Amino acid sequence: MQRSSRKKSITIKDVASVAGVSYQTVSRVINDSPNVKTAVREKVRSAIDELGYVPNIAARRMGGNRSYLILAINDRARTLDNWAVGRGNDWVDQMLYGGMMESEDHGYRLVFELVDTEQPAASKQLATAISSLRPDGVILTPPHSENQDLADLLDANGTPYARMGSIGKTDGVNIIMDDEAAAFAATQHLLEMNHRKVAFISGSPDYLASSCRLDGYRAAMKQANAEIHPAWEQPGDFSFNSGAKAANTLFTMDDRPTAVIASNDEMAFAVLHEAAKRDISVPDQLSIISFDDTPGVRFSVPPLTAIRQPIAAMAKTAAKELIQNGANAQTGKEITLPFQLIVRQTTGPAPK
Amino acid sequence: MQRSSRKKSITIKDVASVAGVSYQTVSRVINDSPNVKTAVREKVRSAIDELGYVPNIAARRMGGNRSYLILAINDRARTLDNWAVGRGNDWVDQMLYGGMMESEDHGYRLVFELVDTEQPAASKQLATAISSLRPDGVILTPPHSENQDLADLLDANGTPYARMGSIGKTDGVNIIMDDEAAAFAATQHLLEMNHRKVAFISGSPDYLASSCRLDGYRAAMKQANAEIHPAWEQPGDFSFNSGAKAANTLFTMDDRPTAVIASNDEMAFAVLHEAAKRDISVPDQLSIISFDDTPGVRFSVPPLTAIRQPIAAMAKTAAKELIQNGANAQTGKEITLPFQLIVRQTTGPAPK
DNA sequence: ACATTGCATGTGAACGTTCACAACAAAAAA
DNA sequence: TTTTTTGTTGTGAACGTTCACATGCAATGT
Repeated sequence: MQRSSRKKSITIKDVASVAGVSYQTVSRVINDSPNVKTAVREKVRSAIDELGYVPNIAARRMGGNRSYLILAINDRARTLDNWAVGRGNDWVDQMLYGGMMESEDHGYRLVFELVDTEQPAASKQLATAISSLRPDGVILTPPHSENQDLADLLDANGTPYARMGSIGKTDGVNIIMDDEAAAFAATQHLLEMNHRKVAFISGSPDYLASSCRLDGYRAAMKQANAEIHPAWEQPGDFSFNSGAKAANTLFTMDDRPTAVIASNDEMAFAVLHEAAKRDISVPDQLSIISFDDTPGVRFSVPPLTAIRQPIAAMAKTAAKELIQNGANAQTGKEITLPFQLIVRQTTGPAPK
Repeated sequence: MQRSSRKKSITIKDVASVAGVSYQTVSRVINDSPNVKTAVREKVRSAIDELGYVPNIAARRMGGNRSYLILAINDRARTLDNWAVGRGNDWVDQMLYGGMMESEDHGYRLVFELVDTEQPAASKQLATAISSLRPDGVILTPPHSENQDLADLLDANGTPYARMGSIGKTDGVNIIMDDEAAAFAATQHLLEMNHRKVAFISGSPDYLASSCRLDGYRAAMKQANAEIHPAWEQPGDFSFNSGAKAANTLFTMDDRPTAVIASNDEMAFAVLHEAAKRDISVPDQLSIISFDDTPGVRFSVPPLTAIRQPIAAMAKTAAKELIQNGANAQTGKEITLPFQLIVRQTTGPAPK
């Protein structure tokens, strides 16, 4: 008699008896272990198909030392903040897609966790999730990728991790975009359309990426022998308000820039907004390029030219690294993925 | 000696020995079982805190008949389509949040699965996921919530499921928004601002919700004794193009409507676009209300007044139902959640 | 021909929990 | 008081898999 409310499931032993081998041999086939005769392997495979057997992930975790789970850590506060301003969390969406596709290809599952920004809540939440799930790897996204406490916790626990978008780390696997090259390309794009007076609104200094972007801008300007006016480099913190303030400053200068690069979409929107207020026509009198390319961008008027971060590809790569190399590659490895410059309608030739 | 590469974890037995009780008693405390003396319960609780014990989800699944997992099924094709047009999948994002918060409050985890739209691929993917994960419940989102094959599969399997946004189902738990009331409210909002010539662009007839919205519009018009001009009811299919076409038709009428309700944001954007082309000023000469309230809405110019679908709340409710009632409530239960009319800048008094 | 190695397969135990049931104590009913 | 019921705690088995190790057999080396 079965245990009462429990549903019967097809087990490895069912497959074994159909195929006429031991359960361990079936396990070997499932795990692509060598040392199984081709004939036997085929026999087992067809028994698996016949029965529609799928290994139970919980039992695999119990028996072995892998859980077939990858844990993706996203920020809870950011999620809420984004909603508060009527914006979605495209990051989550793209990560889900990229990470999940890769994971499922290898029999893994991706589990999301929204974690508080502040310590020690973040550490505690992560510790709980790890104990409960015992994931084979953890993907950290901003701002958690900048939280060394979390990385240390994972190190102590022996759980491999990958960071997304964090530059200059010496531990874990780090998947990044070449922010400097991206900013260089954005600047170059403007210079090629004869802009000389190109301004740059930088991001929050908490992120190393912010300075990389600034460096890329400077390098491109220098290479083109364009004048670098210190006032064209405006500070920002990724917020709409900081973007508006910077735009305000730039637009009231005697020698107004003809192009602005904003370090994220939010600030680029602010620039667009300020330009509209002053009847500065975009792109005729002012070109704008933004970073990130969040989905809402296409709804701006006109649609923003932007540097797109390859979030889905980054998540995919992160998952891949964790699955393939597991506990090994904890070297501070850095993998750079290509960015994309998507030209829409906020960039055009410099005005005469 | 420990098994080589396996990490030691704190088990229920560790807690038991610290608390000086049997492991079963600890299990009882974890599961909030009655019949445990308060003193003992406290002793166990403090041992748990002291050791930082967290139950292992895989072992719980093995031992008992619950997996503590809720599986959320989203559409793979839609995800890609949305990206193709530069749009995010806010649905995913909000579901994740709502569903996850609720799940975690009860010690559950939410796992996403992106499933193909077409049969039999969809059924096969779902079957595999169920066998592997053995979730305690499944949340189906559009368009999968309209796929009866999937529901039947779950029924056969004995896995409880909840649908989101599907009206008129007689099986499973169904979480919906009152589309008719929402359309009524949207129409009412316009009527109250003295609009009489209110047009309506409906959604794809594949969704029952589309006709409900139309009914709500008609009911409100009727109640206000407003004339119902058949040509003001334009067909659409949720696409930008269909919205543009409908707008075009409406704007070239002799007796042009002063307000338009579009059945989703996409079509509302199209209306906005067409209005701009013709220099019809919004909201002075034309008011617009849309359905869904996707995040990008705030980037439209001017920002759209919209009916917001409570996606996060729906996901939360779905998860809650599945967790609390489990295999019981498979009655075709329908839970209606309140919508929200978010007034932004595309609605104003009717022109003279 | 014999020991040695390597490959192919099988057996028993372990993972960390819950379930089923047993045992006992305390309270309630007789 | 004795019996019955109810409440509290404990023990052994089971879940479905992988790990560690044992076994058998063929191929290789001497």
